[in-house]
Amino acid sequence: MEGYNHIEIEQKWQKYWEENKCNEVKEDNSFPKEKRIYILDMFPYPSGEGLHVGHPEGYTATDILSRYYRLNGYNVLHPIGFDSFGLPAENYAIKTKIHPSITTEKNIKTFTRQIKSLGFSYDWSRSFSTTDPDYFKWTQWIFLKLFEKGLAYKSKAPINYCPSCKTGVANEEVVDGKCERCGTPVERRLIDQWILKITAYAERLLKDLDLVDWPEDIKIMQRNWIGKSEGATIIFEVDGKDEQIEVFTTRADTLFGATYLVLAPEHPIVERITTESQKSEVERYKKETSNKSDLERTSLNKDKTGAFTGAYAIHPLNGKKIPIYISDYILLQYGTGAIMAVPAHDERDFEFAKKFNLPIIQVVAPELGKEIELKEAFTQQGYSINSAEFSNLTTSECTKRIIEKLTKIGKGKAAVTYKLRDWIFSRQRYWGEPIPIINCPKCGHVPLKESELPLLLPQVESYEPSGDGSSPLAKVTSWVKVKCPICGEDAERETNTMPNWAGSCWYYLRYTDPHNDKEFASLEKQNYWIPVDIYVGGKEHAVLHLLYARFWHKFLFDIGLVNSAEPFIKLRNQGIILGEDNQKMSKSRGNVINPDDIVKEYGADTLRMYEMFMGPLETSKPWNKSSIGGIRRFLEKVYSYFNKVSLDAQNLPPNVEKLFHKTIKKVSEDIESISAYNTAISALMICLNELVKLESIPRKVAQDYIIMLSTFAPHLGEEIWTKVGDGRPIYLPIGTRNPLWPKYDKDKIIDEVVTYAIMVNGKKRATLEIAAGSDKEQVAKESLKQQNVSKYVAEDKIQNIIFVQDKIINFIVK
RNA sequence: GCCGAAGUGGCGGAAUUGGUAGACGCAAGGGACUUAAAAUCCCUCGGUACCUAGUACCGUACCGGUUCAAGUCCGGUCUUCGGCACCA
Repeated sequence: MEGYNHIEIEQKWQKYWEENKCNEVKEDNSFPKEKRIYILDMFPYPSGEGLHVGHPEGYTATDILSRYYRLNGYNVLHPIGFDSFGLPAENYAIKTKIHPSITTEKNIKTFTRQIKSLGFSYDWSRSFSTTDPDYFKWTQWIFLKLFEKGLAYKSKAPINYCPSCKTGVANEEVVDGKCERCGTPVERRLIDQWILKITAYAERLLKDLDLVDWPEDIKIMQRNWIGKSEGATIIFEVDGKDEQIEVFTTRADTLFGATYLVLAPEHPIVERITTESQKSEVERYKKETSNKSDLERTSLNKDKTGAFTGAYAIHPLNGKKIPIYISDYILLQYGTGAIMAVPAHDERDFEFAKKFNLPIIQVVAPELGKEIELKEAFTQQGYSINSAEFSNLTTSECTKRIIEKLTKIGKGKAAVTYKLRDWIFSRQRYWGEPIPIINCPKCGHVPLKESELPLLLPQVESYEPSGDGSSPLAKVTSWVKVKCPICGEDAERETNTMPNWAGSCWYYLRYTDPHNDKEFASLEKQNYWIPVDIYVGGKEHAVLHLLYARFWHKFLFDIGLVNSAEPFIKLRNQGIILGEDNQKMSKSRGNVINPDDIVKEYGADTLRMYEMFMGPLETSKPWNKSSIGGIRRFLEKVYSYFNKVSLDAQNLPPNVEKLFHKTIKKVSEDIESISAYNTAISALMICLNELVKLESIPRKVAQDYIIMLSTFAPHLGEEIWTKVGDGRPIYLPIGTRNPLWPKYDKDKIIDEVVTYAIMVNGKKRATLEIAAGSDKEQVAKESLKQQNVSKYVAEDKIQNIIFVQDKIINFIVK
């Protein structure tokens, strides 16, 4: 056994594990509930570039965890698959005319080979892709359930339209007013869209965040995204018309300061109330706004813009007439698309009032009864003034009373609104799940029968979306033209497809029962595994994917098809691996590291271990070529040491034995933390550095060490195990081996001798080795014997001695 | 602008959450082995100063505070990264 030949070793063990189905898992009821664990990675999009070194970071972390739990006697579900609908394949198809399914299949093959080359213990028998008809049949089926329950509806909504992609993009996919994919500023357009009513779940999506163990910053991001605000809706009659305007406000207490109303320019009532003389001005402004992208609407905002409709509203409490304006700082999608403007107490309203010379009435004072001069809006809480019988109340009391009054007279009520918007679910794209609906002129939207699923994509000539915003599918008349299943008349298939978030909304459920052709997953199998215990992936999915998946899960829960309120109990984020130049890896920067090269040159075990050694899982850290060499040297040292060491010793020397037990404790705890893998490896290194000084160690010690190492470096672990082990490989099918993970002995990690830091006035002057548990007097006495201590401490000048058992003694002297 | 996270040697990072700052690894320098190189092994390695076996002072972005004791807690400032953005 000479030299560490990683290529030979890694191929040998990967083959063994695969042939012996070591990673396949069954729903074995001999495992009690608490001994079952579901550990999941966010599945990859199989891009044409192949695996990135960022992928194995999270995958290695979950693989270590999975192996750790198996070695501790758990039944572990650890699956992988592919999120394979998506734009790159479609864009590539547009360019080359090659069908996306061909490139996707090729990419999946590459990804599979690369992932397998890293020795991850995935149960490949459960693998699938979101583009598999057997899978997306059920994605379509869940959509039909949403439709059936009224949570999927079609509406002409103001949507973002990307003139470059020639397709609609959801608000959630617009970054800085630009298309997330191509960077083109988006425009607003009205298109018929399928929309999912995620807002119906807003409150539960918010509240149930308390049930999960997720990083606090991710929870905060989701909370902000949902953006609950409590307030009131108030009804204003339009003067001289039979029309009402409902506004939403969080500050009902400022009602007497409302000096005008502002509507979103797109608000449907605008047309009905605008006076003849103001028509052209309003039309001009509406046009100006509609041509603005969100970017312009939100960033070119030094000056408030708007137009007067000519109409007036009646203040519900004092009966005064106040003018009605439109302005683009009011968004139709938020609240009621209309506000009462209180310039004295809202910054935006203040600016607008200044610009349009509108009255400003102060109705909140910082101190009881004391009006102040307003140089800017006073937005804090205080005491009401100038508010008729509601004056001289605290903001919260005033809010309460005004809402009560409005409720009584039928002009308003307490209300809650959310920033969260409904999810625009249709895409004018080819490479997505077809929406299984037939549009009949007579019968409306008619769902396909379950027996007609999956609805497959038709072959097309060209993948380009048509410029009018409709899907490439619209051109395939033979596919589009169908008879209505209800009335038998001519009808058309829906030609929009689903967004690629759809497939990732429920894939974790499918892994529990991936080959089921009767249900999307049986309740029995789900109950065995769901919810996911540990979910690891990047922070970029903080809001979109994680919120959508929670939404679908809650929906399926409500209709009795899953049994947990939340899909993912514990979430952990992995950081980004940066290039050697400390910049994000990208083709254009030329700083991309290809995992294949590292596997070839150093081996999968080295790559896995290096990525774990770089730092805590969640931080971003730069790649460093020469640091990999250090890990490789460590593994070589392990290899050569265990090949030559004698296993005849009865015991370890006491100090090494203590270190060994401490190592077991440290490695176990660090793995369970799903973060500190770097210090676990460091502990293994420290331990090895002591072991190599010994020519002979007990066989059990060698075994325990190799078991721990094997979670990080499974191939090398198995290889050395053939020498030090019990004649059978470490990783065999679950249930066929007793738990091998070592236990440490609590009594053996206690230090008999401890080192004190001796301080004088808080400055360390010396150290002292002394028996653990020595009392204050003893330690003080021994400390003062040291020259460098007595030098600073005259015994009669000691004012105080701070003593921390087994750690520190601090003499406070004059 | 708002929200969130983070700033520790030449580099990645460690520090039992208020108790010896710099574990472990990389890089660098010196030495051993060798005809030589690679590999391996040993030593040094935050800064400054000196009487250089040692000791003192400084040092965790910056300024201040609390404490016997601060990388860790508090207040302020700066910088970087991520997210959001006229949200009523």
